Amino acid sequence: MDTAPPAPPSSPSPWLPFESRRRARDEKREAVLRAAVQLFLEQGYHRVTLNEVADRLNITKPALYNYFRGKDEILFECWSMGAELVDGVITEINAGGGSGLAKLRKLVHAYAELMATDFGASLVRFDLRDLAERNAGVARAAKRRIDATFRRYIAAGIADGSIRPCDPKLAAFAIAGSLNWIGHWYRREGKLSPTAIADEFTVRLTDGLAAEVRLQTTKKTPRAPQGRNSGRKATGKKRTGGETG
Amino acid sequence: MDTAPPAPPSSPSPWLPFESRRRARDEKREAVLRAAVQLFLEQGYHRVTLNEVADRLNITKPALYNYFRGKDEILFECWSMGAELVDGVITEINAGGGSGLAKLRKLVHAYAELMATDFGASLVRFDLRDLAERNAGVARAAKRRIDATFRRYIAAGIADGSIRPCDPKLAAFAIAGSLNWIGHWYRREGKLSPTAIADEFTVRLTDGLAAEVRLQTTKKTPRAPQGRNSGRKATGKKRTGGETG
Amino acid sequence: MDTAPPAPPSSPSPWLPFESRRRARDEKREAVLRAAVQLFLEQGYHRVTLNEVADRLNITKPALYNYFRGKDEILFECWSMGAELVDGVITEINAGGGSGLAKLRKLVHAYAELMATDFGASLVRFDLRDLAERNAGVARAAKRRIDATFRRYIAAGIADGSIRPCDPKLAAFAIAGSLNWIGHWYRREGKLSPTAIADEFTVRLTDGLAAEVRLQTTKKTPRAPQGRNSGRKATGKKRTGGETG
Amino acid sequence: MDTAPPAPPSSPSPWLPFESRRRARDEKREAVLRAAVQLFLEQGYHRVTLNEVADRLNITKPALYNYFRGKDEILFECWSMGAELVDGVITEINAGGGSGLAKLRKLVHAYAELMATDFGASLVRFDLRDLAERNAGVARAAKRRIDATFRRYIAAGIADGSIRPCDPKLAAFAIAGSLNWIGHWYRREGKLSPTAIADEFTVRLTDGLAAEVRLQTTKKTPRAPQGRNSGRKATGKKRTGGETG
DNA sequence: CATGAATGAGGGTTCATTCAT
DNA sequence: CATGAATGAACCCTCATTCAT
Repeated sequence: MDTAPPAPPSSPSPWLPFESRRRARDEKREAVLRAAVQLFLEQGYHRVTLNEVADRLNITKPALYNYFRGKDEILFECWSMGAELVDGVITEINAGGGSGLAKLRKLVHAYAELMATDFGASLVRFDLRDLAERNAGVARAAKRRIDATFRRYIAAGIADGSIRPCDPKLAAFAIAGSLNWIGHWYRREGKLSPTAIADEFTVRLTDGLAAEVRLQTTKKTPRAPQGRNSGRKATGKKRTGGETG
Repeated sequence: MDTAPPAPPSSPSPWLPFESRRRARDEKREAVLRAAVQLFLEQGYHRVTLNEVADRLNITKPALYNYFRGKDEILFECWSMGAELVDGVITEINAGGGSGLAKLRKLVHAYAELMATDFGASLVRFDLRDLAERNAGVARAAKRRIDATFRRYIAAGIADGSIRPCDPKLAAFAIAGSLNWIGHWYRREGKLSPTAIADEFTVRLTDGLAAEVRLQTTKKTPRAPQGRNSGRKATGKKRTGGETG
Repeated sequence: MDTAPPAPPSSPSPWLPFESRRRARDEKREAVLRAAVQLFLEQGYHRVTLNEVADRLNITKPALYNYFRGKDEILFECWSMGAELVDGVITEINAGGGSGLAKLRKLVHAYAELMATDFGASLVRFDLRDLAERNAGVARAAKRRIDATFRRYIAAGIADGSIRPCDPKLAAFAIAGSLNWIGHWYRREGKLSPTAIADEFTVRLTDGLAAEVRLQTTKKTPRAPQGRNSGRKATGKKRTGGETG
Repeated sequence: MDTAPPAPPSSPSPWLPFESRRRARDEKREAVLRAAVQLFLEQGYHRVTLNEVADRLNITKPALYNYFRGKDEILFECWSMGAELVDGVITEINAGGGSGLAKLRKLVHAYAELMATDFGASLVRFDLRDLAERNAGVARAAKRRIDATFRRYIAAGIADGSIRPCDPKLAAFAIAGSLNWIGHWYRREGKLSPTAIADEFTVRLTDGLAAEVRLQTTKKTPRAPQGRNSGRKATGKKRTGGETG
């Protein structure tokens, strides 16, 4: 990832300026993306002007063109940041072991947490039709990969007996729908922490699929079938910021 | 679709011209909405120009202003059509009887089917920030009502024992998320019929909540007590047109 | 040309509004072109803003888009007006008779006069690279046709003996060069009338090619070989507004 | 192309570094001009960005400002290079002897050849309105000088009897027009060599003016007195790359 | 009522130029 | 000197909306 070898601290290598320039550049690029993704989520892509993005960074509009080719490329890069996060998660899960169900649960948990971040929410709240055709294609491909991963874990779970037989496609749709929706209703100011949401959704979305044991009944209350999902705090009436639809 | 039945020619009531005028007007209004909602869904609100809407109706742009105050009002009326459909469903369910779980299942089924219609999808694919503040308020209130209904049915089910104890809010989020997402991935040209989707989602989304019996019949539970949809199975590889995210 | 048959004066035909609308539209279109071509010639295409064009017509910039698709289309239409003038001239000459030399002289004369008009000068002073590729192709083709006509007349003259043998291509280049240059140096405020220029250039550019008689010695001074091109006024030192280069 | 010959290593004159510095600087300046004039001719001044100029030289945009005050000054210097070439030609001709006609022929020949060079074409293909007013004035004056030279030679020819009486101004326009147009249609890749063009144009443009003998040798005048270019004939169908207009 | 025409507001983009390093 | 970054000024174009006919 980082190309430059660590400069010997004692030598004022002429490379350093380059490196630092490049780092500064990358940092600024990311700062633009952070500002942009926030505004895009807050107001919606079409209502955000590049002037607003620039203003928030205390620069001027054309300065943005030093880092991006245009507004839609900024949108794409925001989206990509989210996609990379998901890809990282998937790579890690694939590297680990476990049953299909176990992998699915890991994915659900991590994905739910991601949906509570700006770049994660980008994945589901940005309209791909706003992208240049070329980038839209890349994005569609990435979406397909993620979707395929959900289905693959489910299919693997069915194969290894950890998941009860079902249609992997529709099951993936149902699970991913719930998860994606988090990106629409989650508010940072709400009372539910991303982790709490992720914990709860992991149980709720995968329990119906599990072949044997239900997570919902935790070990602590092994025979309290109606025992309100003990341990996992009921959040009651606390505002989380959104509605279902 | 069905045009007004020809007025009985024997009653030259002076009211009729009025009536027929108004009806003609309403029909045109609806025609505008049908054209608009399609375009809005196809291309996204901001990419659709009023000229396109007018062209599809073989009228001219300013003519639209005879029926609507502006573009955002058209968007709102499209949205409202969807909201009315949901309200109708809810009213009907409320009028009927049944346990909390039964009501929830009815709602899920009907809502899923609605998500496969243009006006239904409007509910979840249009951005409320595109509305005038006044209309946005109305829409937000409607969304809250729908969300509250989901929660109420769940809470009622918990109270009457048909649903296992859980957090109604998060459960509603999970269910509504899956349902809303249908509005994003469903394609009319796909292989899955709206009813099939609704059936499957009714099972999948409520089964985990059911206190006693599971609708989902698998080989492990050969005796599906209520028999409904029993045996429903994987739909295989048929394209439905979308991905999870 | 005019499509509408003359309306019977006694009948207020419902067609008239249409016709008059269309006429008004065409008139405005042409007014735009006249204003634009002047500005383009005065200041150069890239220095002229659509606001200036609009201002000169007492309308606003976007109003121009009712008549043209964009700035470059206005440029193209100006150019086309000139091309049509030339085409008309050529058509007329072709319809008439005469030797190759006679036709060439007619063309030179008419072309020279055209170069003194705004639309005529457009032909040689606008940069085809400013056009959309599609229009540029059309323009290039038209240029080729005009060039071919020059060469054809010369070749015909050689064939019929009215023009002395020479390379039609280079001869055409030489003649057309002189003529085109008029479009660069001619100033309306100058002392030379377009007709005077055309007369003079007709003699000067074709006399060297003529096989037999030299026009330069007019009938009035049949044997005054060195007689200063009598009859055709020497313009002396009068300012014409430009230089050679 | 040819870089400065290495300074004789034996003379460590303190001036040399200076000299070589200055020479290096001048060479770079010229390199910029060569790159710029090509781009300006290829694409047109307004479509060329300084970045493109810099890229072609493998330097960066601001570096150009070490050599020129701005884009329009680069344009002016390109133009000036061409003007200096013409001035050189004129100076040389003036230094030599000969009749007015002889001088005119020399000028036509040299000017035609110049039109086939980049800097020569600059003279007629760049728009003086793109220059700063100060430079535009200089350029206009230079153009006037060149024009005046054409007229002076013609007038001298009339006076010394080598040229038949005519209006020097219009004759100059006609000749210069043909010559200038070369700068518009000449293509290096074409079949006609600059010298061939110059030869042909020298004959064609001055023959009509000559008092006595015609350079142009046709079958009718088998005895070409001065023999120069005699027999030169039609170049056939070879592409030269341009049209007349 | 419907239309053609016109408008005002605004956004994205480009680019020559400058400045600190 | 050369560079990367930043800027200011413009310009084209789009489109919802209005108005006279």
